[in-house]
Amino acid sequence: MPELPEVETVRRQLQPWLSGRTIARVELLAPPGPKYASLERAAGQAIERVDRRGKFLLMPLSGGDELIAHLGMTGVLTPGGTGQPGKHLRVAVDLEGAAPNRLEFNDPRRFGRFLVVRRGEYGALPTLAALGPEPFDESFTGARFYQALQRSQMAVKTYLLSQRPVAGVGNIYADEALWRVGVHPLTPAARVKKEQASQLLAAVRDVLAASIEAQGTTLADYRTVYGESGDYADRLDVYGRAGQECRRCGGRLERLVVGQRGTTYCPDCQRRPTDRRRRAK
DNA sequence: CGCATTTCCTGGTAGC
DNA sequence: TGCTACCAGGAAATGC
Repeated sequence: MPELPEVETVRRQLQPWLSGRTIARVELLAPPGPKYASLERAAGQAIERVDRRGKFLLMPLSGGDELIAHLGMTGVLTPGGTGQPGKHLRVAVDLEGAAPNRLEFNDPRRFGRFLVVRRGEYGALPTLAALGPEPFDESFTGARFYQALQRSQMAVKTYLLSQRPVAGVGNIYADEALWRVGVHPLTPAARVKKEQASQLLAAVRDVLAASIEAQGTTLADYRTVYGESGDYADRLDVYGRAGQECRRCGGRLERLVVGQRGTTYCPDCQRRPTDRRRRAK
Protein backbone atom coordinates (compact mmCIF):
# COMPACT_ATOMS: atom_id res chain seq x y z
CA MET A 1 0.00 0.00 0.00
CA PRO A 2 1.50 3.24 -1.05
CA GLU A 3 3.17 5.20 1.72
CA LEU A 4 5.77 7.93 1.34
CA PRO A 5 8.45 5.84 -0.46
CA GLU A 6 5.99 4.51 -3.00
CA VAL A 7 4.46 7.93 -3.64
CA GLU A 8 7.92 9.50 -3.91
CA THR A 9 8.90 6.84 -6.45
CA VAL A 10 5.83 7.65 -8.51
CA ARG A 11 6.50 11.39 -8.19
CA ARG A 12 10.07 11.05 -9.45
CA GLN A 13 8.87 9.12 -12.47
CA LEU A 14 5.96 11.41 -13.31
CA GLN A 15 7.82 14.68 -12.84
CA PRO A 16 9.98 14.66 -16.01
CA TRP A 17 7.12 13.46 -18.17
CA LEU A 18 4.25 15.53 -16.78
CA SER A 19 5.70 18.88 -15.82
CA GLY A 20 5.03 21.56 -18.39
CA ARG A 21 2.33 19.52 -20.11
CA THR A 22 -1.04 21.13 -20.80
CA ILE A 23 -4.20 19.23 -19.92
CA ALA A 24 -6.55 18.93 -22.90
CA ARG A 25 -9.40 17.27 -21.06
CA VAL A 26 -10.15 15.08 -18.07
CA GLU A 27 -12.49 12.14 -18.33
CA LEU A 28 -14.16 10.91 -15.15
CA LEU A 29 -15.16 7.28 -15.34
CA ALA A 30 -15.91 6.81 -11.65
CA PRO A 31 -19.20 8.01 -10.19
CA PRO A 32 -18.82 11.73 -9.47
CA GLY A 33 -18.23 12.70 -5.86
CA PRO A 34 -15.93 14.54 -3.49
CA LYS A 35 -13.09 12.10 -4.17
CA TYR A 36 -13.05 13.33 -7.78
CA ALA A 37 -14.13 16.94 -7.33
CA SER A 38 -13.81 19.75 -9.89
CA LEU A 39 -11.80 17.79 -12.46
CA GLU A 40 -13.43 19.68 -15.32
CA ARG A 41 -11.58 22.82 -14.22
CA ALA A 42 -8.21 21.30 -15.10
CA ALA A 43 -8.78 21.47 -18.85
CA GLY A 44 -6.63 24.14 -20.47
CA GLN A 45 -4.25 24.46 -17.54
CA ALA A 46 -0.62 23.34 -17.62
CA ILE A 47 0.91 21.12 -14.94
CA GLU A 48 3.74 23.20 -13.52
CA ARG A 49 5.43 20.36 -11.65
CA VAL A 50 4.77 17.23 -9.59
CA ASP A 51 5.28 17.74 -5.87
CA ARG A 52 4.66 15.49 -2.89
CA ARG A 53 3.53 16.16 0.68
CA GLY A 54 3.31 13.03 2.79
CA LYS A 55 1.40 10.55 0.66
CA PHE A 56 -0.28 13.25 -1.45
CA LEU A 57 0.84 14.10 -4.97
CA LEU A 58 0.37 17.82 -5.60
CA MET A 59 0.37 19.21 -9.10
CA PRO A 60 0.05 22.98 -9.23
CA LEU A 61 -1.71 24.13 -12.39
CA SER A 62 -1.05 27.28 -14.39
CA GLY A 63 -4.54 28.70 -13.87
CA GLY A 64 -4.28 28.89 -10.08
CA ASP A 65 -5.69 25.46 -9.36
CA GLU A 66 -4.00 22.36 -8.05
CA LEU A 67 -4.48 18.75 -9.10
CA ILE A 68 -4.21 16.41 -6.12
CA ALA A 69 -3.82 12.65 -6.25
CA HIS A 70 -3.86 10.23 -3.33
CA LEU A 71 -3.34 6.59 -4.21
CA GLY A 72 -5.21 5.23 -1.19
CA MET A 73 -4.47 1.52 -0.99
CA THR A 74 -4.71 0.39 -4.57
CA GLY A 75 -4.38 3.47 -6.77
CA VAL A 76 -2.02 3.21 -9.74
CA LEU A 77 -0.97 6.03 -12.07
CA THR A 78 0.20 5.04 -15.54
CA PRO A 79 0.91 6.68 -18.84
CA GLY A 80 -2.02 5.31 -20.82
CA GLY A 81 -3.18 5.40 -24.38
CA THR A 82 -2.63 1.73 -25.04
CA GLY A 83 -5.34 -0.87 -25.31
CA GLN A 84 -8.83 -0.76 -23.92
CA PRO A 85 -9.72 1.00 -20.69
CA GLY A 86 -9.43 -1.33 -17.72
CA LYS A 87 -12.25 -2.32 -15.44
CA HIS A 88 -10.96 -0.10 -12.64
CA LEU A 89 -10.10 3.00 -14.62
CA ARG A 90 -11.43 5.97 -12.62
CA VAL A 91 -9.88 9.01 -14.29
CA ALA A 92 -8.12 9.63 -17.59
CA VAL A 93 -6.21 12.86 -18.24
CA ASP A 94 -5.55 13.67 -21.88
CA LEU A 95 -2.55 15.91 -22.52
CA GLU A 96 -1.69 18.09 -25.45
CA GLY A 97 1.40 17.18 -27.44
CA ALA A 98 3.27 14.02 -28.28
CA ALA A 99 2.51 10.56 -26.94
CA PRO A 100 2.46 9.29 -24.32
CA ASN A 101 -0.19 11.95 -23.78
CA ARG A 102 -2.64 10.31 -21.42
CA LEU A 103 -2.40 9.75 -17.67
CA GLU A 104 -4.65 7.02 -16.29
CA PHE A 105 -5.71 6.56 -12.68
CA ASN A 106 -6.77 3.01 -11.92
CA ASP A 107 -8.04 2.21 -8.44
CA PRO A 108 -9.79 -1.13 -7.81
CA ARG A 109 -10.72 -0.46 -4.20
CA ARG A 110 -11.60 3.20 -4.69
CA PHE A 111 -9.84 4.43 -1.57
CA GLY A 112 -7.85 6.85 -3.67
CA ARG A 113 -8.62 10.44 -4.56
CA PHE A 114 -8.00 12.48 -7.67
CA LEU A 115 -9.36 16.00 -7.57
CA VAL A 116 -8.83 19.69 -8.28
CA VAL A 117 -8.85 22.45 -5.66
CA ARG A 118 -7.88 26.11 -5.65
CA ARG A 119 -4.16 26.15 -5.07
CA GLY A 120 -3.31 25.64 -1.42
CA GLU A 121 -6.93 25.43 -0.31
CA TYR A 122 -7.13 22.09 1.41
CA GLY A 123 -10.44 22.37 3.24
CA ALA A 124 -11.70 19.24 1.51
CA LEU A 125 -8.58 17.35 2.63
CA PRO A 126 -8.23 17.84 6.39
CA THR A 127 -5.33 15.43 6.74
CA LEU A 128 -3.35 17.36 4.14
CA ALA A 129 -4.29 20.64 5.80
CA ALA A 130 -2.97 19.43 9.17
CA LEU A 131 -0.06 17.41 7.84
CA GLY A 132 3.10 17.21 9.95
CA PRO A 133 6.59 18.10 8.70
CA GLU A 134 8.20 16.22 5.84
CA PRO A 135 10.52 13.64 7.40
CA PHE A 136 13.48 14.78 5.31
CA ASP A 137 13.02 18.47 6.08
CA GLU A 138 16.37 19.48 7.52
CA SER A 139 14.83 21.94 9.94
CA PHE A 140 12.78 19.12 11.45
CA THR A 141 14.77 18.02 14.48
CA GLY A 142 14.45 15.27 17.05
CA ALA A 143 13.57 17.94 19.59
CA ARG A 144 10.67 19.17 17.48
CA PHE A 145 9.48 15.61 16.95
CA TYR A 146 9.64 15.02 20.70
CA GLN A 147 7.53 18.14 21.28
CA ALA A 148 4.94 16.88 18.80
CA LEU A 149 4.74 13.49 20.51
CA GLN A 150 4.30 15.21 23.86
CA ARG A 151 0.98 16.61 22.66
CA SER A 152 -0.86 13.31 22.39
CA GLN A 153 -1.94 10.52 24.68
CA MET A 154 -2.67 8.22 21.75
CA ALA A 155 -0.70 5.04 21.20
CA VAL A 156 2.48 6.15 19.46
CA LYS A 157 1.77 3.98 16.43
CA THR A 158 -1.74 5.39 16.03
CA TYR A 159 -0.38 8.90 16.34
CA LEU A 160 2.24 8.24 13.66
CA LEU A 161 -0.52 7.00 11.35
CA SER A 162 -2.50 10.22 11.90
CA GLN A 163 0.15 12.06 9.80
CA ARG A 164 0.33 14.84 12.40
CA PRO A 165 3.73 14.37 14.05
CA VAL A 166 5.42 13.54 10.74
CA ALA A 167 4.10 13.16 7.19
CA GLY A 168 4.03 10.02 5.11
CA VAL A 169 4.33 7.15 7.59
CA GLY A 170 1.80 4.35 7.09
CA ASN A 171 1.23 0.95 8.59
CA ILE A 172 4.28 -0.78 7.16
CA TYR A 173 6.94 1.80 7.99
CA ALA A 174 5.44 2.61 11.38
CA ASP A 175 5.95 -1.01 12.43
CA GLU A 176 9.43 -1.07 10.93
CA ALA A 177 10.57 2.15 12.61
CA LEU A 178 9.16 1.22 16.04
CA TRP A 179 10.89 -2.16 15.89
CA ARG A 180 14.19 -0.54 14.99
CA VAL A 181 14.17 1.61 18.10
CA GLY A 182 12.58 -0.93 20.44
CA VAL A 183 9.45 1.09 21.25
CA HIS A 184 6.20 -0.78 21.86
CA PRO A 185 3.45 0.39 19.47
CA LEU A 186 0.99 0.92 22.33
CA THR A 187 3.28 3.29 24.23
CA PRO A 188 1.40 6.56 24.75
CA ALA A 189 3.03 9.11 22.47
CA ALA A 190 3.61 11.51 25.34
CA ARG A 191 5.57 8.85 27.20
CA VAL A 192 8.20 8.43 24.52
CA LYS A 193 11.44 9.76 26.01
CA LYS A 194 13.35 12.59 24.40
CA GLU A 195 16.22 10.33 23.39
CA GLN A 196 13.81 7.72 22.02
CA ALA A 197 12.00 10.38 19.99
CA SER A 198 15.25 11.39 18.30
CA GLN A 199 16.05 7.76 17.58
CA LEU A 200 12.55 7.19 16.26
CA LEU A 201 12.77 10.10 13.84
CA ALA A 202 16.15 8.82 12.67
CA ALA A 203 14.66 5.34 12.20
CA VAL A 204 11.73 6.75 10.24
CA ARG A 205 14.18 8.56 7.99
CA ASP A 206 16.39 5.50 7.56
CA VAL A 207 13.60 3.09 6.69
CA LEU A 208 11.90 5.54 4.33
CA ALA A 209 15.17 6.37 2.59
CA ALA A 210 16.08 2.70 2.19
CA SER A 211 12.67 1.95 0.75
CA ILE A 212 12.80 4.88 -1.68
CA GLU A 213 16.09 3.47 -2.89
CA ALA A 214 14.36 0.13 -3.52
CA GLN A 215 11.46 1.92 -5.27
CA GLY A 216 9.11 1.06 -2.42
CA THR A 217 7.36 -2.03 -1.12
CA THR A 218 5.12 -4.10 -3.37
CA LEU A 219 2.86 -6.48 -1.48
CA ALA A 220 0.04 -6.73 -4.01
CA ASP A 221 -1.19 -3.72 -5.95
CA TYR A 222 1.51 -1.08 -5.81
CA ARG A 223 3.42 -0.58 -9.04
CA THR A 224 5.70 2.16 -10.25
CA VAL A 225 4.62 4.30 -13.17
CA TYR A 226 6.38 1.81 -15.43
CA GLY A 227 4.68 -1.22 -13.93
CA GLU A 228 7.65 -2.36 -11.88
CA SER A 229 7.39 -3.84 -8.38
CA GLY A 230 9.15 -2.18 -5.47
CA ASP A 231 11.84 -4.34 -3.94
CA TYR A 232 11.66 -3.33 -0.29
CA ALA A 233 9.23 -6.15 0.62
CA ASP A 234 12.22 -8.49 0.84
CA ARG A 235 13.84 -6.28 3.42
CA LEU A 236 10.95 -5.81 5.84
CA ASP A 237 11.97 -6.82 9.35
CA VAL A 238 8.53 -7.03 11.00
CA TYR A 239 5.57 -6.12 8.77
CA GLY A 240 3.88 -9.31 7.61
CA ARG A 241 6.28 -11.49 9.63
CA ALA A 242 4.16 -12.32 12.69
CA GLY A 243 5.07 -15.77 13.99
CA GLN A 244 8.51 -15.62 12.43
CA GLU A 245 11.69 -14.93 14.29
CA CYS A 246 12.94 -11.51 15.27
CA ARG A 247 16.10 -10.66 13.35
CA ARG A 248 17.52 -8.91 16.38
CA CYS A 249 16.88 -11.26 19.29
CA GLY A 250 15.68 -14.46 17.65
CA GLY A 251 12.38 -14.35 19.57
CA ARG A 252 8.98 -14.77 18.03
CA LEU A 253 7.27 -11.76 16.45
CA GLU A 254 3.67 -11.23 17.52
CA ARG A 255 0.64 -9.60 16.02
CA LEU A 256 -1.85 -7.32 17.70
CA VAL A 257 -4.37 -4.73 16.65
CA VAL A 258 -3.59 -1.06 17.34
CA GLY A 259 -6.12 1.55 16.28
CA GLN A 260 -7.88 -1.00 14.06
CA ARG A 261 -4.63 -1.72 12.24
CA GLY A 262 -2.78 -4.98 12.10
CA THR A 263 0.51 -4.52 13.94
CA THR A 264 3.56 -6.75 14.15
CA TYR A 265 6.19 -6.27 16.82
CA CYS A 266 8.74 -8.11 18.92
CA PRO A 267 7.54 -8.55 22.52
CA ASP A 268 11.14 -8.97 23.67
CA CYS A 269 12.72 -6.01 21.88
CA GLN A 270 9.71 -3.72 22.24
CA ARG A 271 8.73 -3.80 25.88
CA ARG A 272 5.39 -2.51 26.94
CA PRO A 273 5.66 0.64 29.01
CA THR A 274 5.20 0.05 32.72
CA ASP A 275 1.57 -0.34 33.60
CA ARG A 276 0.91 0.67 37.18
CA ARG A 277 -2.32 -1.27 37.24
CA ARG A 278 -0.68 -4.53 36.33
CA ARG A 279 -0.86 -7.10 39.05
CA ALA A 280 2.33 -8.58 40.37
CA LYS A 281 3.02 -11.91 38.81
C1' DC B 1 -10.94 20.08 20.90
C1' DG B 2 -9.22 15.26 21.42
C1' DC B 3 -9.84 10.83 20.67
C1' DA B 4 -12.55 6.50 19.40
C1' DT B 5 -15.39 4.33 16.21
C1' DT B 6 -17.47 3.62 11.83
C1' DT B 7 -17.50 3.93 6.91
C1' DC B 8 -15.94 3.55 2.33
C1' DC B 9 -14.64 -0.58 -1.25
C1' DT B 10 -13.41 -5.01 -3.65
C1' DG B 11 -9.86 -8.68 -4.63
C1' DG B 12 -8.08 -12.49 -2.43
C1' DT B 13 -8.56 -16.37 0.31
C1' DA B 14 -10.05 -19.72 3.99
C1' DG B 15 -13.45 -22.91 4.93
C1' DC B 16 -17.07 -25.92 3.68
C1' DT C 1 -16.66 -25.91 -8.32
C1' DG C 2 -19.13 -22.56 -6.15
C1' DC C 3 -20.71 -20.42 -2.27
C1' DT C 4 -20.27 -17.52 2.03
C1' DA C 5 -17.60 -15.03 5.38
C1' DC C 6 -14.03 -12.36 6.39
C1' DC C 7 -9.78 -9.62 6.02
C1' DA C 8 -6.66 -5.84 4.29
C1' DG C 9 -6.38 -0.40 5.46
C1' DG C 10 -5.75 5.68 4.52
C1' DA C 11 -8.47 9.14 5.29
C1' DA C 12 -12.99 11.17 6.15
C1' DA C 13 -17.20 11.25 8.63
C1' DT C 14 -19.48 10.63 12.72
C1' DG C 15 -20.01 10.13 17.70
C1' DC C 16 -19.02 11.32 22.39
